[in-house]
Amino acid sequence: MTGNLSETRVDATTDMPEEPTQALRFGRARTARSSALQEDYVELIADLMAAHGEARATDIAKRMGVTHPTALKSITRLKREGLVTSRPYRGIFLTEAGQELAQRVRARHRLMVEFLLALGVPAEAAEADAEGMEHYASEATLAAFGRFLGRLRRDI
Amino acid sequence: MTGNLSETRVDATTDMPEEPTQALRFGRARTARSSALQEDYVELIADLMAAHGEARATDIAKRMGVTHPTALKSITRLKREGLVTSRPYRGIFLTEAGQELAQRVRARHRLMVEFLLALGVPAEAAEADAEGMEHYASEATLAAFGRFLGRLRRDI
DNA sequence: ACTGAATTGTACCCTTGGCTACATTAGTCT
DNA sequence: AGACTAATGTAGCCAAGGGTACAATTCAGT
Repeated sequence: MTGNLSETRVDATTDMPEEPTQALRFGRARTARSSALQEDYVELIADLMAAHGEARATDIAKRMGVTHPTALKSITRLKREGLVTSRPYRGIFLTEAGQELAQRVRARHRLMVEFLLALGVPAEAAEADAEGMEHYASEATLAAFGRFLGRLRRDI
Repeated sequence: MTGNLSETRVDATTDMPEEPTQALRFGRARTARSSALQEDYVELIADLMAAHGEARATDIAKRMGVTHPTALKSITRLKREGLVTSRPYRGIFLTEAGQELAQRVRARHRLMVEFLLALGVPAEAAEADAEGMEHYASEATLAAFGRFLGRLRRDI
């Protein structure tokens, strides 16, 4: 109709073209999305290990709300990524890398939940939302959440 | 090793089994993840319409940071879901439902960004994080964000 | 030691969302 | 009008993450 305007359009406030930066943002979101599931698995495995001393495939599947073959496939991927080890018909174990990841993910999760609770979000919603949002919060955002909680505690 | 403890384990604070509720949370997160992309497309199409008067497949692809066949496939899915219409070699248009969704998504996005900025998150991080997190924030959380912004404005 | 149930593993299918390669149509310019 | 370019569409490939159905192994209880 009007021809290609996209090459010449600029952002009103910055005088910079908007496409590349937005494409980068979406790209990062895609990357985060693809690691989100792995982070959830690793966190869950760490939880099960802490609670039961072991992480079994069926329990993982139950907790994830997924059939066991699906869980097994995801675990296979975790093995390939070096986050987890397992021998046939034996439990699942986190590698060094897996434990480090689990620790970071759990800290992030706790911070996220605490932050939402502090804002007045009901507990169940806070847990549910954190489960999704935590994977997309950058260090900058997590730091801001931390500062907020710090201020709250200081000002009582 | 120690037999099946999963059926009997309970949450320390509530005395309720933890599996079902956690499975539900993960299920909801999965659902949100699957609609996230559609929401991004619809929002982007609305933006392009507002800026250029039309939404073309190539521009959508560029902005999403994706090749055009990928964008076309997603658009096909949007058509199937009744959010969008298009005729061969013509532009993409939002249906009623698509416009409504776009409006909700944009409002949510703006709220999210504004909230993060108010917390002191740098602009680029706020935009990037909002792109991911917005899809997982429940009404309760969005309401809490709104209250926070309201308090800020009132207390100057 | 055996049997039956539970757990784990495997095979195969589906959809989504990426990609490349190629075909077709529309738009523009001489 | 014709030719070139850009945009759109189509075909086919891949990996991830969901599922069912069935096979194999382990575990528990007699």
